[in-house]
Amino acid sequence: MAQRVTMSDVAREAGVSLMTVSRVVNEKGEISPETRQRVQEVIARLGYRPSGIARSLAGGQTHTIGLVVPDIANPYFSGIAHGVASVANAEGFGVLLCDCEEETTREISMLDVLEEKRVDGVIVAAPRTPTADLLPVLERHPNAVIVNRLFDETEYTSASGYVINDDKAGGYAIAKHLIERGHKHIAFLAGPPTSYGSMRRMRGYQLALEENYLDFNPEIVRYCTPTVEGGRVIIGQLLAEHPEISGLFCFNDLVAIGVLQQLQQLGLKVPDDLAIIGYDDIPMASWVTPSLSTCRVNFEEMGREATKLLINYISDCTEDCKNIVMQPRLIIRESAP
Amino acid sequence: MAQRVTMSDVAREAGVSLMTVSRVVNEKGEISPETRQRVQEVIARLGYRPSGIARSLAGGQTHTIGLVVPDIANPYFSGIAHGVASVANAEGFGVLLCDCEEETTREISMLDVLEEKRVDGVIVAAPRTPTADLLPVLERHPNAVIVNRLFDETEYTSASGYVINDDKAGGYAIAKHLIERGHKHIAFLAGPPTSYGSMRRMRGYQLALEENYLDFNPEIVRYCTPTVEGGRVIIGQLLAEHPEISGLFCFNDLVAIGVLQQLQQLGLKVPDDLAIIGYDDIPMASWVTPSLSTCRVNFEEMGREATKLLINYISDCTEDCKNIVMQPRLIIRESAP
DNA sequence: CTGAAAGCGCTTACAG
DNA sequence: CTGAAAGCGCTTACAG
Repeated sequence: MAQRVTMSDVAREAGVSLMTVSRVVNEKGEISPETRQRVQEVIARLGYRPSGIARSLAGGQTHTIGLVVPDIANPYFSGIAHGVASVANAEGFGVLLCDCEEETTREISMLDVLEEKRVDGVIVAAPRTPTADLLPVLERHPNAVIVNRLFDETEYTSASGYVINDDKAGGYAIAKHLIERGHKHIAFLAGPPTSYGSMRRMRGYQLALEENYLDFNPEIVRYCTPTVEGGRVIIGQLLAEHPEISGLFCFNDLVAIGVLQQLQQLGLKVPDDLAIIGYDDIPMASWVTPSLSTCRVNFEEMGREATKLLINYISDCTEDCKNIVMQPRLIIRESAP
Repeated sequence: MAQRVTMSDVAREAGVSLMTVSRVVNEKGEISPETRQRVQEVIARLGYRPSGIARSLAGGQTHTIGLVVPDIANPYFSGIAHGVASVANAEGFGVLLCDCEEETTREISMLDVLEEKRVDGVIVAAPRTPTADLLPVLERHPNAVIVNRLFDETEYTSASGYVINDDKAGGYAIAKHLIERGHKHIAFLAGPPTSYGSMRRMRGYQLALEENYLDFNPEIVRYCTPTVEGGRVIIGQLLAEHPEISGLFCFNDLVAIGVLQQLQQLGLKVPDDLAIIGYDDIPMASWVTPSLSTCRVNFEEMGREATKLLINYISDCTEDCKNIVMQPRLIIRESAP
């Protein structure tokens, strides 16, 4: 690669000052049409591309945002990343991807890296770092949006907001649907005990039970690994111990699919012997047999909303910076009609 | 956020020159232990973080690479991204994510954006832009690695390499396995006609047929949408027209899963009526019933290898810059034992 | 072991 | 409508 063409080269070649070239490049300020055209020709002839680095240093903005995810190979987070990239790109921002590879401690170090890169703001997806450790680091960033984790309102700094899925509403809708179909004993495979989402889904589940005068039985709420395997290994014993269970709410679709597989082995019928509802609505949910009822979470849209909000913060909230609570949607299929 | 602390602030506060602070920060050059300690204390006290932007401008390196993918929400590319981020992070590089959202024309514009950001190199995954348009833009970058697309060797510029999956070997292994199991009429659902991977898989398939004195019958090779739906809609008619088919090679696992579903509807048994092999080994391949034989492609490793190669180029190939051809592995499960 | 100078390639703020 | 000056926050190359 030959030596890069700089703005000075263009200025010299066009017989104008740096300022004039700058005005042409940035399309701002008044310029005589002839001058503009002459400069543009030189830019094209020399193949000049402005240096974003120099621009950032002089201008104080990098037009780049940071995205921190637990694992980009996880479809939830790649969905979010897709939404983030889409909006960021449309608004002229780059996205620095930080993949923590499921190591919580990296959330902090990634935010440090992003600080050195001087990003204009960060989006942090489902962070697991304790609040007391996370907030100080977050505050070093000029702007921040958190996805799918709720702190106390009071803990938020001025330049940070959140986008969150209303998991409580999701849990509520699922339990209510099963209750309306006549189920009295509805079990909950709750996923990992540390999951904030799980805790909120549980609250919705409990609320629906309460409202319908059904007892909450902690015996039929079980934590499990949030995978196909996790659902497969846990369901047999649960049903053996509690044969009265006729409805099942699973932490996510993978768990539900594991349950479906295991029930097939056990010779049990879905939904007749057990009605099952998952969570997320991953593509596979509609491919399995019977197809899976579930609660749709639109990850891509969460990413889009988070990015809109962040860019709004970066632009000093010209459009009013409102946190977003996204409503999940119950999708009824064969496993719990 | 308060005003940022700069190197000058540290220098003044510690009573030393900029150079001395720079030496401490970069841990290079000789420094007296006392000076170093004093500077480090001031850095900690003031909470100084060097500006990557200023560093990049002065140093001529951004320590950032660009990653261009057709769609980050696609598991293949999020797998690659995972591998890329892992190695890049370990080597002290940031990753600028460029998601083309399945629009081929954006490949070029993303590379332009990355050029303005002055990344040290780019990784382009499975680009679909015609060679004649892509190479000139690629050459504007100091370093580049292409994943899963092969140009003529002669077309490569000095500072660019590739990582590719040996799809011909994959197609060959699949067809050979079916032939060894006694199948004489092996159909190929080839995916999109524009796919380079498909073309290479077809060559392997043809080679295996040839070597075993079986005729290649273009009638039983069909292009299809590379999705579950694509497999579902195409298989019925193919079997109706060619009842002699007993073995099937699918472009990817999704297509194979669509075929499995449709055959269940049609009351046909797998593998007895039709032996099926997919491609990629996505997680679902082992979850479906019957479980799917397939050809495993390690996307994450492709990402890792591509990044190692790119960083090697960036370091002027101190370790010998070799292109990588990755061997897929045949995974035998129930659908084609 | 330490520092003064120049420069990376732009933009901002001001002047004309 | 155009430009000269200063500065963004560092590093490189040189000097001592």
